[in-house]
Amino acid sequence: MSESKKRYTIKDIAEQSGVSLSTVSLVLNDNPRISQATRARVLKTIERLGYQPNRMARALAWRHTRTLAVLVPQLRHAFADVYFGEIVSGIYDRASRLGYKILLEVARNEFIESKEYLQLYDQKFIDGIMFIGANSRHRFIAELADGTRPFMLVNNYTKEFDLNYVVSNYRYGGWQAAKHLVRLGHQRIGFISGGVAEIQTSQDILESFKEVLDESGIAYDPKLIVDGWLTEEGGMKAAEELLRQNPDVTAIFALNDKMALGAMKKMNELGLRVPQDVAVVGFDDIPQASFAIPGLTTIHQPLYEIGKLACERMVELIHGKVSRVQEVIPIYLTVRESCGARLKEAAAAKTE
Amino acid sequence: MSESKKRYTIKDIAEQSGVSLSTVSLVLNDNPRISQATRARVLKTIERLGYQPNRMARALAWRHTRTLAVLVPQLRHAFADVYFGEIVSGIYDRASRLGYKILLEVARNEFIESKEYLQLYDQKFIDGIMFIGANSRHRFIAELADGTRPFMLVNNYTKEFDLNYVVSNYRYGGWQAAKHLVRLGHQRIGFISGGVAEIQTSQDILESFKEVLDESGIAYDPKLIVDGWLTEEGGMKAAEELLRQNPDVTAIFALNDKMALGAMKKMNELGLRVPQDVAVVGFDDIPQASFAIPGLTTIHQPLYEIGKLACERMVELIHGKVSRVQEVIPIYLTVRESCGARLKEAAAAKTE
DNA sequence: CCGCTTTATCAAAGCGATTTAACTATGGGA
DNA sequence: TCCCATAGTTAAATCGCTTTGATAAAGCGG
Repeated sequence: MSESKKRYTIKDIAEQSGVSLSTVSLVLNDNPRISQATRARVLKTIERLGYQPNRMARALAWRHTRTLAVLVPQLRHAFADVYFGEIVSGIYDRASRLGYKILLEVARNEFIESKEYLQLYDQKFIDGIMFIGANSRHRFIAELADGTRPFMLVNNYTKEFDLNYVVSNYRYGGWQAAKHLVRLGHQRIGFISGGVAEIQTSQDILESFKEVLDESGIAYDPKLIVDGWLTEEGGMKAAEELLRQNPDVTAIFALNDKMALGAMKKMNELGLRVPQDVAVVGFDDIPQASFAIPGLTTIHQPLYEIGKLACERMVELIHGKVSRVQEVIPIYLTVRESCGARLKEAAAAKTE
Repeated sequence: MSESKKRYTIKDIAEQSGVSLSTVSLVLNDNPRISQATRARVLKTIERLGYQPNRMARALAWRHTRTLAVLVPQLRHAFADVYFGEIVSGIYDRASRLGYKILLEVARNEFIESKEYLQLYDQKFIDGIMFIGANSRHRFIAELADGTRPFMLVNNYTKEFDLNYVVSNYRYGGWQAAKHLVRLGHQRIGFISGGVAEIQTSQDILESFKEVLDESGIAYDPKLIVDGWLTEEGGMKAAEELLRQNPDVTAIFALNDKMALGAMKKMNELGLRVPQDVAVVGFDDIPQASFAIPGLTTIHQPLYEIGKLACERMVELIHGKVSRVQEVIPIYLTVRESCGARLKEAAAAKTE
């Protein structure tokens, strides 16, 4: 065990440099009132002793911490989810570039009941919270709507409260996905929904689906909407029910990739071929989407980028450079094999 | 915008309760020297005013922060990986139970070069670091081996330095997987490796594989070992090469599930059936393993539990309750369909 | 009623920084 | 030569809480 080297304080630096304590502090904070000469001298002893300012002391004096909390809902194991993972990666990268640290938090009951979401601010532990995956059951966010405490919804929004957010254009995404199926000639399209009751963005996708039906003159049939609980297993069950009750279905639009993948698995079991018998389109473009057999046609969400952007805005919010952020990011369809569009193209090419 | 309520300090509480500042602090810290009566009185005004002690001020006085850093290597998008996700979930849950906060860090070049891993301690920003996914190229961990700063490897270890760790028994896991294939009668077993040069636990699996061959009297054939880079795509390529060069291979042991799944995908493409033509066994038991078709037989790693345990030990380390932690967790085979063991059982049952 | 414990409370000195008002040279203009 | 503005540095107050040694009050046996 090495001798535990003494930790230096600003006082040591002051003494060793032959200046006052405050001078050192001013150097540390790049204050222009310090001459280049003393500045250099102080910097040198800082370097020599390997001095590191105590972050807690600074935070205390500054009254902010340069730390952001990233809040995720309590799913089975929240952090294990690629969706969150991508966004968090984006947030992290931008945050560290800006000199911010990331604190992890999960919106468990305990977190909500003990009002941790306020405590974190009030204990001066963080400068802001970024909430990924909020839904309408998270009533507590109402308490963060007054703008007193920097708060933001990431890839999500709500019509109920006036909150800050950065979100994909789910409506446009949903519209593209549905339109893609309709263009390929599908008329009986099953829709695997999930979280529609509590997630605004889920609602948006469903609505855009209906919109496409409407503008295409296809009758909306509630029997074709089945809930898949946003999970793979749910997607399997939903597909089974959908196909059993409506054998005439030729395409399925799942509100997220997990369910789409589940549906594909079920069809495989049932001996149905994708896309020949049933076309499938998903939403999110998670890594497995491209890896599936056949590759899943889906709406690509630039989650990493969204995380970065949201973080950038959050810091601006904290610094008071902006007072509101409500940004909508465009997203686009990624065509793979699960809808047969490529097959058609190939066929078309052949007949030419 | 609501009126920004004044933040109370310990001084306000003292005045409002008619006691001294120190008394309030003693109450806050459950010091038995305070009588029940005053204690109750102080607690009441704390409650009434909704007072929250400033965490930075406490950290400054305490000289520790009750914050743990979780460090992950720089993969493409580190947090998007289920492997890390599960472990982080475990760490988070245990940490918050123990009153600790989790800070996220990525071992990027910048992080290493600027010696952030030391700064975090020296700036008194965290009490300890838990490193998930270290490998032998992370030379900097040598600087954390002196025990001066609480540090721990999670589900990983190294023979080079004397570090703290909590790790699965990879050798035993690998042994079981290989043994399973041999018991099912396989003699020509392909091994898809990955990270063997830099990851100790990868080496362990490979070695245990060789050990099984050895004790089973099967000749070790280097041609049957192919690198799959630990990724799905790599697994596909490895499987292709393996099967092309060695058509007599009847089973594949992949060092992780991602590669096993990739191999299965490739075999599907090649028209080979799993398990009838080639049996496959993986390692890790990621969610997709059970979801694959056929279900992947694999070694189950209780990642969430490992995270919890590691966190628990880390806190003990910080409190000086232990001075070294080097724990090895047993792990077991989970039999699904990819090796055909169930088929055999069923067949055996029929002939009875 | 007197010393002696025991118990409860408080004053004061930190923890390690920031920040502002005040002070000291220095140099230029009148 | 005197005055004043300017630049550079510092003293002192602050941030909000912990902790220890001192003090006061209360309890107790004789």
